[in-house]
Amino acid sequence: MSMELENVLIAKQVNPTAVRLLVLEYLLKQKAAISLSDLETELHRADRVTLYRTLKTFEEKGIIHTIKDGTEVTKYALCQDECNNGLHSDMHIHFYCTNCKELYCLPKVQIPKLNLPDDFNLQEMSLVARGICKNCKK
Amino acid sequence: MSMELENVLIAKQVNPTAVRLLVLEYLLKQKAAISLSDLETELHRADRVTLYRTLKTFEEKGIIHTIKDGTEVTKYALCQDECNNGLHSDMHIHFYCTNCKELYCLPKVQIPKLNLPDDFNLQEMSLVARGICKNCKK
DNA sequence: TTGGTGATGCAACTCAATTGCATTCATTTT
DNA sequence: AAAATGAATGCAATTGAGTTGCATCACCAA
Repeated sequence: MSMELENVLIAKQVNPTAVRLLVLEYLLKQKAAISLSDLETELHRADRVTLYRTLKTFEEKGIIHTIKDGTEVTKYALCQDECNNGLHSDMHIHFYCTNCKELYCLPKVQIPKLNLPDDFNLQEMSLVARGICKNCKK
Repeated sequence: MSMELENVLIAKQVNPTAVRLLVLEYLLKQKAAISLSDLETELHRADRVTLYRTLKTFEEKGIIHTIKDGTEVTKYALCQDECNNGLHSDMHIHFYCTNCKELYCLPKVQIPKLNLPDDFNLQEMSLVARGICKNCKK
């Protein structure tokens, strides 16, 4: 429960409670995006609804972003630094591995510019690629 | 209930029942993708489950494709000609209008090639753009 | 007519997401 | 220190989409 973690929350104007610190700590450890159920399994001492609301709060404050990857469940992952108060700039792509069922953020792969018809006003994009991830490919 | 419609189903090896013809007819009229609820509202004389299974069948036979647009509900739209028996080639993008909440297929806008790390094996992609559609922009 | 297969309808269930409300906790005010 | 306030948490219950099981119905073939 380092001072570091607390400061991350405080910087985003989120009250650093015990549960929230645990959730943040867990998020930092992940290589892939997580679901509410993942969180519930890990932090079984906290109520599902509390964890749900924690994720909601984190998202509103720009700490995490949500990803609908085409499966039934919503995934969550830490934002890059540029995100603030729900103004997410997660124009990067997400990669869903059909083998291990994990969803990875690939922040280095920008979504290419689209040739949209002039009469469409683009605000944001979400690109989910599906295939086999590097770990499963080995 | 034209012969045309029947032939579309027969060509895709789908038994042209009354409900299926109505569903196909409805799909052909749409400019945007539809949800099961939309269908239910339109064809209230058919059971929800029947409509659900009709959409499933259509998808398996390559008549329509499903789109997860980031909202809670699955959307359905007619395939281009190239789709067959669930082998969909819908690499085009979808545009979700945040104003009218409609989801449009933009078959002419191909998804650009991505610069994925070598160790990821790409199988398919889904790109949903969000913004204001041409009708709402006026 | 009978038998069989596929299509349809009804009921019920699953599961993630969400809301309401009561309780607890922390911090401030008196 | 006690009371008050607001936020955070926990528990119960609800919603809504998607899905499955099973019985019935429609249609075609023998």
